[in-house]
Amino acid sequence: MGRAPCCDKASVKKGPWSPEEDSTLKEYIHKNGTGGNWIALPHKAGLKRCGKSCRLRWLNYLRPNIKHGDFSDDEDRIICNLFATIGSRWSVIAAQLPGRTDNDIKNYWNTKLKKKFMQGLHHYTIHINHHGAKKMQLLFLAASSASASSEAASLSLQHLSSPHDYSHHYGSGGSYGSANNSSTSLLSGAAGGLLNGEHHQAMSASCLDSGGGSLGLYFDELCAAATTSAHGQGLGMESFVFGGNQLLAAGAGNQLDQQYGPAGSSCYDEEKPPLVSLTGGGDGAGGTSASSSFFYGISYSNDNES
DNA sequence: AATCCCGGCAACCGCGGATAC
DNA sequence: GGTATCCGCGGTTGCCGGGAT
Repeated sequence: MGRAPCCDKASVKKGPWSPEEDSTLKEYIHKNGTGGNWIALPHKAGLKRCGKSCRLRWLNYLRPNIKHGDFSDDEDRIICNLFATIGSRWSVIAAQLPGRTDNDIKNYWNTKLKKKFMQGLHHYTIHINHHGAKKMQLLFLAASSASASSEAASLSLQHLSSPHDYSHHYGSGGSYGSANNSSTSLLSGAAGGLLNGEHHQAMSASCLDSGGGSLGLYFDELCAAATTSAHGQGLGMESFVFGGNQLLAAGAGNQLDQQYGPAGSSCYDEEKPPLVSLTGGGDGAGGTSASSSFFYGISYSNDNES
């Protein structure tokens, strides 16, 4: 049979924690640790709380080195980067921000950062016919923090040498429709849909700092996503250039059958020429003090569905 | 001054994977 | 191997305080 019941839900206290409860929990964990069993902890500590509640309180508020208060610009950028790359994986994002909790980041995103992020959001589409069989729609979303939105809006797309029969159609603005209330699904879908091999696939790239910031940090994630996409759709490599920073957006043929390349290999090593590039326009980017962030997604659909 | 509205945040809920029995 | 529970996560709710009316 299974384990003993978690807790008697009728007798546990709910709602905000009192200072007394906080100190009791803190003191107990300080002396005894969590013991690896949150369910038993409140009883041992003399708290009329559910174990889950104790765990939450400890992790989000009481444990040492928790950072509360305003998020820095760097933290903002990291959150945007990761959100664009992996979606609402708050625990993963929190792991990159020492002292911040997933709950904190989630709340911060939902109440403040999302608005900031969406404020400079722009929409670009590209339809790419690949060997006449597939139509690829590229949703390019340029989001910027602070004042960089106008510069992002002026992004242009350039078609570089293409060995394939690709045709491109692109525009801006328009049918973003539900973005205001569905940014989460849109953005996380961009990362997750592709990885799941869904028919409508999407690809996301982490934000790129126009000032030449740390571009490589999350590219492994991106390459994994892109590689899966390429495997499913038989695409070649694509390359995108943002304000002088080149981003390899899809895996090469020899990487199509692996989600992550073997140790030592990376998609940066790809030698094939880029098929498509997106080039930052406007004032030339790099000189701005505001950090521009970009997000794009790619979705695919069969011609007979459109 | 009273009421309403809204934003921020702490806490709860429910789900899925992991694990113990 | 099957079942019950634990654990951690993400989504959602509800309370509270401050600003607007």
